[in-house]
Amino acid sequence: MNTILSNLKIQVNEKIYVKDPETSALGKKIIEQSILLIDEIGFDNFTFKKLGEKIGSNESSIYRYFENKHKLLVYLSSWYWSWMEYKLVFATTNITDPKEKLRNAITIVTEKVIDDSSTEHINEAILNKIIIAEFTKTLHTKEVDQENKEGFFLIYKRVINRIVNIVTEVNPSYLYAKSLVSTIVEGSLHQHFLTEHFTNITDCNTSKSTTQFYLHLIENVLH
Amino acid sequence: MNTILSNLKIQVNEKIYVKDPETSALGKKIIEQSILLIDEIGFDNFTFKKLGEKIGSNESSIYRYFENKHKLLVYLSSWYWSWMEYKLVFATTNITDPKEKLRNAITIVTEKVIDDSSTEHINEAILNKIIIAEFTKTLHTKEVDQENKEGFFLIYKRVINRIVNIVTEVNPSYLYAKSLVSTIVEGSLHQHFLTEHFTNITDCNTSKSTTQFYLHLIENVLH
DNA sequence: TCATAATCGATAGTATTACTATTATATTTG
DNA sequence: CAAATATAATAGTAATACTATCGATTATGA
Repeated sequence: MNTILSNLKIQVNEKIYVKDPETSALGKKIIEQSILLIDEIGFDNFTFKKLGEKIGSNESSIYRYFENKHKLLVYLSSWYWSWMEYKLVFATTNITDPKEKLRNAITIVTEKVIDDSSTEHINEAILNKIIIAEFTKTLHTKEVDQENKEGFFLIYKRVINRIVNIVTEVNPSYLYAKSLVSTIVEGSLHQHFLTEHFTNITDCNTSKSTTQFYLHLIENVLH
Repeated sequence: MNTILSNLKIQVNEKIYVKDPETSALGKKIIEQSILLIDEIGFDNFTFKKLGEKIGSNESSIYRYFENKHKLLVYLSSWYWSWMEYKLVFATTNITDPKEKLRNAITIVTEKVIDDSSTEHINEAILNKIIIAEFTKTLHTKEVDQENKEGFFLIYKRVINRIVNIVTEVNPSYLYAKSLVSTIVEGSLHQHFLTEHFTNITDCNTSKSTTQFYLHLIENVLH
């Protein structure tokens, strides 16, 4: 997996950035260090000025790559879901049994990311932590409809609909395939969050357990 | 229900506010109009200055009630979940059949709020819209553990655990009662959000349908 | 009823944020 | 080597998120 992914460039909608960060050393540094800084101080406290200080560069230089910090978070999220899509495709191709395919898909998407060295400048485990903590903020804005129209969330929606197709294979008569999958994808992030901060309202205490919960759930819902 | 609720004061943790907004006309105006303004322009664009202008009062006066806009949102959320708890208790007391009790509980908590005139200065339908759009922001901060310790989210957790108890009544051997309920409560807000902005990844198109999805889900998960 | 406490509105001020614009320098590329 | 491009540094603006002070009004209770 690693070797294959290292040859693949994760595709992100061009409208999200001003200049593609993958095309320069500074751009990659922005991505690499923004992930670390957002994890460290949280997205709300994160500013381009602080990031500039961290990477020994200037605030204004970062603005040449991203309009604002919201767009940077959208970029990181897109990258994450694009990466997730690759993992999903790998885990499900050439598997004939729909049930096994679905189990693999659910596992990929609900598991906590431990580590992955597929990309030089991106720490996927920490990016996963950011997605757990901050992803909803990319959606919950007043501009969501406009940004959705511009395709900012295309990959996220594609990931969900890929799994929806597998659900439909397993049980074509099930009426709520989309809601089920969107609930699982979003819900598993939430369960990871609860495991970290609200242990009193979750049964999941390791990453495996979140996956087990959803595997058990989907098994029962689809018979 | 209305008549009974109008005599009950919704209890909110004292640490959330500087001065209890229920104790003065200005305080109630702050609550009433902040709900309308947050719905109108979104929480991110909401400021105390704008609220002051809207209610013909001064920024500094609002700071005498709430330390900052985050605390105000936590207050509105607490109020919402407290109100939800009352509705929950009403819908489940004196019902002997655990399954029926559970169906009622799930319905209460997943239904879109149409309208409720139980409180003079709070429009519950609009507050429900705010919860759908902004509630996750109260949790996803760097201060969440501290605020959780101080009891800011107690009512929310209590609502979930009330439903957990009913789930356990229905099926004592089910291993993931807490995760199931927290997934449903959080997930139904998310489904309402998707219904509004991402119709492509949800099957729910009316409030009733979100409830039906979860009623169907819980039926199957618990046998 | 008078004193005093609490409340509120108005004003001013500070630090930070979220940018934009300009320019000089360094680097790349053709 | 020239031209284009990228970057760093600096300056500046408007808005945000507050804090502090002060006088005017209103409420309370002795």
